[in-house]
Amino acid sequence: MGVRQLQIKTQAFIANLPMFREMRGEELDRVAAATLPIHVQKGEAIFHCGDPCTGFHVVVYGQVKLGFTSPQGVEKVVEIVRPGQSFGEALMFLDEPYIVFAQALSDSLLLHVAKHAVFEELARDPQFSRRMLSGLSRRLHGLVRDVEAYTLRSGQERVIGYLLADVADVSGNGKPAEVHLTPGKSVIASRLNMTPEHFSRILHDLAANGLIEVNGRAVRIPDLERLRRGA
Amino acid sequence: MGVRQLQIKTQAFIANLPMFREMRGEELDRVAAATLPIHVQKGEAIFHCGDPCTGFHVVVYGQVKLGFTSPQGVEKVVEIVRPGQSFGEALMFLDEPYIVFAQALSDSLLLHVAKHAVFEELARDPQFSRRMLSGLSRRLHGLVRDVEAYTLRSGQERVIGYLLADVADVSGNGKPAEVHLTPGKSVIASRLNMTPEHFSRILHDLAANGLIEVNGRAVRIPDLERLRRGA
DNA sequence: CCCAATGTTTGATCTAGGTTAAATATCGGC
DNA sequence: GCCGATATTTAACCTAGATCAAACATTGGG
Repeated sequence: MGVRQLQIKTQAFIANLPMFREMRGEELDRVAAATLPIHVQKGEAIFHCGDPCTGFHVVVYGQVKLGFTSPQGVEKVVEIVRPGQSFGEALMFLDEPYIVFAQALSDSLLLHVAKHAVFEELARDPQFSRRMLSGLSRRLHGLVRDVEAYTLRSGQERVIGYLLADVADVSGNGKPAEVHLTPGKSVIASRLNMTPEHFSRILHDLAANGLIEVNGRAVRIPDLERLRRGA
Repeated sequence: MGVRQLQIKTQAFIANLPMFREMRGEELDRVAAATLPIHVQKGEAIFHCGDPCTGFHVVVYGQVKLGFTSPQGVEKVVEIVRPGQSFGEALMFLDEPYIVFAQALSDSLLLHVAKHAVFEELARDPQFSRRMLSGLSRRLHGLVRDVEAYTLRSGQERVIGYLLADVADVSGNGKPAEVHLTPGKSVIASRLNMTPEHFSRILHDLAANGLIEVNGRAVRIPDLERLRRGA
């Protein structure tokens, strides 16, 4: 595929992101000109803790995890990033290196948008600033919720929360719903701040209580409302 | 003190906040016109979880805690806000109610800046947007650090981290330093996600190891470097 | 189709930190 | 300076979840 085609696809993709939606052709051109596609294989690092930040990333397809590594080598997943989501925006506005690492959970295509392009549009378009502020605020809000979960909820409650959040859009709040534990159970366990063993036991208990049915990585929820109450 | 004087003091104060520094007279006037002083007594609520957000707050003097209340009534302090610091900015950009409460830890004076004034300046001044984005980014960065501490550090490490963060500016990295546990030990314990009992024991242990000397709410650190390593 | 690598479960055991209870300190009023 | 209210400490005990160890599954190559 030639540069021209690639450019067009890039543009089509970013034009659908909340951040860039409502942009006119010329603005989109400028942003697209500053974005580069990045192919990563499963397990490959996108950046390491300590690297400098030159822009932000968007996931086109695949999955990426963000996390810390403790001095003792223990790893803690902070976020699992899915297609259409972006990460690393906040660091563009701070002159500091990454404090987390980013690694592909499966073969993925990312876009890297250089920060100079973002800064340029920010200076030009107050509407864009507003969307950027909304985006960061949403992120902040989510992190505060995470802190609440980490500090105030039990392991079982965090698992139920994860399942409900991941199913929300799939089912129209009707009766049965499905969740696929697609990043792998150990990654989800880390994201929920527990060991894989503990996560496994909680799923087992929930299944024993009839709140869910587990089949490998597929989880079926017969009654969303009951699971919600079951917390 | 008349309205005129009050206005002038308000303006002088907000003009020194990172967010509003570099603003010209006319802009400052508009912002100052939209801000109201709020006096709160120790223990008084500034807002509750679930309240709608009409702007953000700045602490002029005193201290404020932000926190959650769990369904079972347990309280968890997320942040202790000190003079010159602000809180609640992010929610202005989201159409959602507060998910934390804010309560005065001591008699305090706050300023409330109405969000319409912020929005107006954002639309006018790209530089202001940039500072706002920086502010939110810094907040986000801090929260990510908190998540790291909560999930990867032991109680003792979190206490050491708190002491070092609170002393940082006071001492020029010279030899002895002082930290005052001014919000009360229970509040700090909650902020560090542990019980007051556990906090007390950790302080006791650190003192037993000669890393700190405790005298009521005054903590003396004979050797910053040693405390840092002692983690 | 088989195998080694990787991921998940299960069971036994351990521990950081929470809970409970009671003994002190500390402090703002009066 | 005394007193009840609030904050902190201490000690004994307990529990959610971690760790360790081993048995099973799954899966992507070959």
